[in-house]
Amino acid sequence: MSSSALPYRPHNHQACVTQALADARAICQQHNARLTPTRERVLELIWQSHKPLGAYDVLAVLAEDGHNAAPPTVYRALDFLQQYGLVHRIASLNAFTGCTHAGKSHNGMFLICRWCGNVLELTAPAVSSAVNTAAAEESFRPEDVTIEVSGCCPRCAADNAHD
Amino acid sequence: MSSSALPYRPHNHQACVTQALADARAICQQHNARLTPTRERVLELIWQSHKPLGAYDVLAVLAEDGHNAAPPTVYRALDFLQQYGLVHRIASLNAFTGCTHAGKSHNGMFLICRWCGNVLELTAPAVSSAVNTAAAEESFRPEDVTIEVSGCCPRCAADNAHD
DNA sequence: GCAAAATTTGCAACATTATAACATTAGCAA
DNA sequence: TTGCTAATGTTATAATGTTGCAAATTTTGC
Repeated sequence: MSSSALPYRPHNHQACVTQALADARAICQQHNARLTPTRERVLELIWQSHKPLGAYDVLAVLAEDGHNAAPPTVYRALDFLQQYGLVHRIASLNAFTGCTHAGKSHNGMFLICRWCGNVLELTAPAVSSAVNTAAAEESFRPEDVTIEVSGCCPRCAADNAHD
Repeated sequence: MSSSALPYRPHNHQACVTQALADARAICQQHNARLTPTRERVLELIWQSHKPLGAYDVLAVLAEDGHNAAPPTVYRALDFLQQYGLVHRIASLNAFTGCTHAGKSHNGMFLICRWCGNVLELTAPAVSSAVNTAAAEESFRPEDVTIEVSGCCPRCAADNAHD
């Protein structure tokens, strides 16, 4: 499942990855959590991909690395990374993406392009507060909020205009 | 995966099921869609359960019925029911629940109790419009919006208070 | 330092969820 | 009838995720 589509905006993506890894190391240190080589490598792989990566995609790359890993290795690493807010699981895709707001309190909302597969994570306070209000009206206490919007991104809308 | 927890409010649930089936027949007729026995039975099973039902749960009950069904039978029925807005798939649970707003345009939002497993579907216009605004700011055209809130329902909050 | 305890990883098997591909049957219209 | 389309049956397999236990590694208490 490798791909070629560009991310939303052209940029030096390796810099993103490097920064994300540096942030991750800092966050883990703050929490006395161990960002072991496997965990760090999984995080790196997820960040290197512009699209959410499935657990078995990660597994395949680890295999190319020469790392003879089994599914639990990947799922455990992903659980760890999720726990510290370093990656998010996109439920509607069964896939994982790097958290672009790691460290900050993040009420993520994901815009998922049906065409190119790119995902944009937003922090949308207005959405969060509307969700909380709606939940409160039912006396429901939210613990985890999943907001995933599937649709068409601007780039693909432009590309498809002349269909 | 049978269970015993009550729904949010006590009520004659069989009446809900009957009504849902009647609505479904009407909706399908309007669309010249065929609510075949299998499809109707799947819808009924989903409505009878107070909690979202997995495809294989449905399959198991069909087997009890004496219907020698295979997974594609169930998935096809579920696809059909989703297509006409009669059931929703809860991505975070890999399960299906009856749509309580079938027929109307529905921007569903789901409150999923971690403790009892019950799900409440809400129509929350404020949430929808906040989501649409946030998407518009990114020039993103939403096609399908998934909002699933996992947390603690009022009943379970009361039950757990004395832990 | 060093042994005990806790965390992390390796590994094998297995469980669950979902789809592909193709044959067959049922409903319906000319 | 005949021919078309939609729906279902059937088999196999793909894709995703988990359990349980043993081995290795890291941390902790002394």
